[in-house]
Amino acid sequence: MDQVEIFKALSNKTRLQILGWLKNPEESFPEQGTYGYADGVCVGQIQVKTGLTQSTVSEYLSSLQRAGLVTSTRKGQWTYYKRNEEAFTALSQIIQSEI
Amino acid sequence: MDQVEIFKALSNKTRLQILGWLKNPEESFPEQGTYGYADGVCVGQIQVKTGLTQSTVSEYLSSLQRAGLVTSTRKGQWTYYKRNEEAFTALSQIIQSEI
DNA sequence: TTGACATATCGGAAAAAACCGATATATATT
DNA sequence: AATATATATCGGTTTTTTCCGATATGTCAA
Repeated sequence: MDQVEIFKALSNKTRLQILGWLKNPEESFPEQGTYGYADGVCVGQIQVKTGLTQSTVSEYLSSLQRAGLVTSTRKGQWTYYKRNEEAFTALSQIIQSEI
Repeated sequence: MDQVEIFKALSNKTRLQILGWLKNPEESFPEQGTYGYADGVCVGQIQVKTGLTQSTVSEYLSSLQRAGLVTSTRKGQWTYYKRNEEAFTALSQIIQSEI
């Protein structure tokens, strides 16, 4: 668990927004509808909501994943990303005890 | 409280080390001795311990202060920096509830 | 008031991050 | 096999960060 990498991933407004949206995918991405949210939300829907390009958002999601803050699941041609809540709990505790 | 600014301040190994040292100034900076640690630790001692230049460390401490993670007190020709524990408590809670 | 010391600020070179468009890859459909 | 769609990766430009040396400022002591 590389703390610097985690904080770098969190040092960007758009990436913080994405994490916020993934807290309530039903609210933030109602268009996903039928498939459900068990695996999170697919890249394309996140991309539209950010207003940034597909490549940028794909890289942002990778960086969040490298930091351990989200996990990804490939299903067919889609990749779904969802929050890794344990990572946030752990980070919260690290800030209280270690840093 | 600008979250991006806080995380940027935490996105650097040296700045994280400084914050760690300031958790236990008596242990980390025994050379300060006589003056005590009520106001924290002065820039020069932190600078020596980092191995970086005076200007770099001064800027690092400013950025930690802008983020609200430390406070500074001028005493004579010295500036003492100490942790702002409330900020860490607040950040820990923000990570659990907001982010 | 001069000199010594501590810290802050300024200007800049090198490295990293923030994006983008183009292209590659993987899967699904026909 | 060919086409369409979703995502990842690559190469590049611009902006930001990382650090430095030089200089300015602020305080103390002689």
